[in-house]
Amino acid sequence: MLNMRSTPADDATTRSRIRDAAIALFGHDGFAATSVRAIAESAGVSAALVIHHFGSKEGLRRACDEHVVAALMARKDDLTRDANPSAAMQQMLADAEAYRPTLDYVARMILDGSELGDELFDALVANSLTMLEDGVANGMMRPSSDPEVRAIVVTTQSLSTLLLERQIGRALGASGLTADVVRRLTLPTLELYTHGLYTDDTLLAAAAEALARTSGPQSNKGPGNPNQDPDPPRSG
Amino acid sequence: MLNMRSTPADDATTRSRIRDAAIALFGHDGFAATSVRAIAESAGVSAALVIHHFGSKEGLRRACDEHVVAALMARKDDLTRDANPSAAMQQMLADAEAYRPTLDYVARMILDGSELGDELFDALVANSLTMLEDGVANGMMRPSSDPEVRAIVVTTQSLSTLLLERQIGRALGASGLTADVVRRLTLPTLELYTHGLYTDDTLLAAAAEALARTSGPQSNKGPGNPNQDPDPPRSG
DNA sequence: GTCTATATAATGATAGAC
DNA sequence: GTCTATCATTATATAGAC
Repeated sequence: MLNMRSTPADDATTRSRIRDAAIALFGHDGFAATSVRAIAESAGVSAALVIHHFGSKEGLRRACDEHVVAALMARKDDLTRDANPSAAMQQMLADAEAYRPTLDYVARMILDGSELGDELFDALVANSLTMLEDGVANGMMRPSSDPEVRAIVVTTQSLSTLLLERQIGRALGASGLTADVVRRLTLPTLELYTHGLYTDDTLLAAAAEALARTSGPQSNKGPGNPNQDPDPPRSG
Repeated sequence: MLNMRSTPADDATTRSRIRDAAIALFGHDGFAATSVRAIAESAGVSAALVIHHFGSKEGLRRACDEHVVAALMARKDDLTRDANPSAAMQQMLADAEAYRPTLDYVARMILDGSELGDELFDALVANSLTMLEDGVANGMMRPSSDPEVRAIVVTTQSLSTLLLERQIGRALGASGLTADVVRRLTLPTLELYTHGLYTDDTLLAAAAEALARTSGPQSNKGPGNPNQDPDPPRSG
């Protein structure tokens, strides 16, 4: 209680201004392509001050990693209140205008695969798995032959919108992931997640049989059993 | 005909050895994080020779871009012979062991958004669109309320496996995208593309209605019409 | 805390011998 | 074509004044 300024969420200080400038530049251009000088200039300070506050460029990166993860965790409850990934994704991306620097940095973290980036990905997968299990339990979602792997696939596909925001926006004639772009993505994405892409089970059955032939008898590790189909066509 | 060695697919030369080393290092570590010296060492030549052959580091990057795109186009027919994205993706990723450097480089190209990377992404989307249209025509695939955007979404989701190969492999306890990892991904992915994730149309209908309210009257550009649902539940 | 000045290393690129 | 030696620039990081 002696020093009120020592709270972790300390903002508006020079230190946090440098950190935020670094998050924006690292997220936009990548770690290696961003110089300490560029960060200093963007924050309106000298390069030496950047090093003074964070020890090294690598130390600055760690501080950025931790701050971004903490910011995400603070919003985590908001983001996962809905029981479906598209809505959560949409909510994230609808605010993209404001959260762009953070989201860009998150994308780089997960792609680069730093230790915290790996932990973040695992947390997202675990989060998806819980969400999917809840959905299955309350009848909103279909079961899967391999829930763990499905959680990975759903997480990966959700992240793809974030990772490829530049390309998606450009392909739709916009600059990045604007609100309009998110709106256009909504229906086709939900259609895919509601009715799928294929009209019948031909391909699925063929793949299941092929997999059963090659790896069926010698039983792989893990709970998944590809021999049966716990994901039958809808009864409606 | 005077010089037989001037063919574009000239291989095993020192120049191509440098180029291949650059593709591997750029793809693995990124352009900014890779030094000309590191490339030279990997190719077993001097740094000066790298510059001599390609003019500059940026010139080397252009040569890598062009070579990778050309290599992809040469394989394009093989990759798109099947009328479905999962099989094409699988075929690509099944050979990942051999094509890893190229695929890693492609991922960086698309993410970085160089001119050729943009063109490549557009080509993949156009390719997906044709594939989807064929699938709809022959009854294998369901129609969409917005075919163009669906092609973007499907392309994006297919690329996500490539972009996040490191995380996916790690999450499955493997090192990268091994054949075993691809095998485990197959069924859950096909299940998603066959039956979808949701058991009924509640969310889809709600989203369609919400979109119709906000942007329905003033009719956006493009052929998509979100007011009707051309993707009804299966008749079976 | 913040700066200027500087040390030190690495980078992309050039010159010129062979 | 390929090398060694070197230049000019930029990078991260330090020293020390204020």
